[in-house]
Amino acid sequence: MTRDRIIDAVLRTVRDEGLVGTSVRQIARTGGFNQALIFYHFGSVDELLLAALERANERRIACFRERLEAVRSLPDLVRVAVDLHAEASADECNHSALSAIVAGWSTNNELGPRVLEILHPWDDLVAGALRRSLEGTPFAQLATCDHLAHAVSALFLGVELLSRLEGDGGRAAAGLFASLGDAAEAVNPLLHVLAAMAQPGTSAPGAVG
Amino acid sequence: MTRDRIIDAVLRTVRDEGLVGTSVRQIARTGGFNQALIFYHFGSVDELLLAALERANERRIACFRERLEAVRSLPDLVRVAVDLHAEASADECNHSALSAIVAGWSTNNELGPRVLEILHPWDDLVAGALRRSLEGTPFAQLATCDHLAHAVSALFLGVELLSRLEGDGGRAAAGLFASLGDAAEAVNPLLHVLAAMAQPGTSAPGAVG
DNA sequence: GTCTATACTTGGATAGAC
DNA sequence: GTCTATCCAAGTATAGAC
Repeated sequence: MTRDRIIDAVLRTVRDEGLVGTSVRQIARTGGFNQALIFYHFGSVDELLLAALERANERRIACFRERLEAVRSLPDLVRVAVDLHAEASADECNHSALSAIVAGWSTNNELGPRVLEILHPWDDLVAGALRRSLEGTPFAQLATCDHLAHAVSALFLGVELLSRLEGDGGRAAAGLFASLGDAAEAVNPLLHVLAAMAQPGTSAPGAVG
Repeated sequence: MTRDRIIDAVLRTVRDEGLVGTSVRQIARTGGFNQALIFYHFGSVDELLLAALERANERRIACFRERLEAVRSLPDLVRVAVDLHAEASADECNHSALSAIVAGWSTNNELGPRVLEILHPWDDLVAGALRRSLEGTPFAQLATCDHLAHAVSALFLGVELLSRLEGDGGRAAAGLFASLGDAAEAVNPLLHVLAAMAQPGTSAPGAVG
């Protein structure tokens, strides 16, 4: 099926040229096929980009679902973030292109809602991971967790974009994640103090994930 | 001077149309002047966008320097973030356009380093605010603070971009900041526990910013 | 400094042969 | 499904009159 070839070409093009610089002609050049195929299979560039976004999102979910579902603490979550960033820097495309598309389309036109809808399953995974990390603390309420998960997603997006500017393949972000990991390690035991304060008598020693 | 009119037109165009959608023709249409002026005054689109980015950054520094320099704790910092986001949603352009330019150019071409250089003074302000917020804790080392400041900048960028997708003028981010504020309020006193552990005898009651 | 006119390139999209 | 050829709009950029 050619749809796959085209989508791969889009993702590689976006990663290498940025969203500005991703045109039908350029995509076709990258993939070594004819422009007209894009319109035959997808109808328009916007639809193609949405399809590519969806594909990239599915791939990162396939790749990280298990790891995210295993998260039980903030340090766990940071470790997943490190992996994610490593893949974004090293892999064939996906996450890097995904960030660029989301960012480049961040104009509140008709496409915005569709983009958010596509990203939604991923956000749910992150929210779940966060909820388990904050179990028992005052932040474990659904609304709060969703807000904080949104913040985590935003952080991932921003880190990815800024690290692309640095052009060193994401090495500059390594220090960031290290510090973030330290912070998570330090805050984590304190969260359980909060949990104990919130639900006195519930927290027993040894229950610390 | 016309340079100002042009730069204003760029910022408005980027805010309204996104970076994809910002062309010489569109900018001229927005500002009600002739295309040729852009090349007379700036030479090329890239140079114009860089100039606009620099201008937007100067403006947000002028607007937020005092507030950032007054930050002494994490809750303080979140309050500034709320203000910043409010201005981004409501104002004539600046911060919104700034985010879009940074994000849209996040392809590691020749422009990346220049963009980072332009943003640098702002990052310094954020790093200073964070350093004062973490004074005495194990995170107060220079390197760690810079990393975390980078994370804070990334978070701001991501929030701004995602809230643009929502197209509700940034109201959806309000909940996010509320939760972030709660988290900061809760973590803040605990930080001083850490500070006390790190430097026993140094922390006296009442020294909690 | 500003406008008109224009050159040239690239982008999106379609028709029609194969 | 894929390719060729083509249309038209939009993009960047320049020359030259005013």
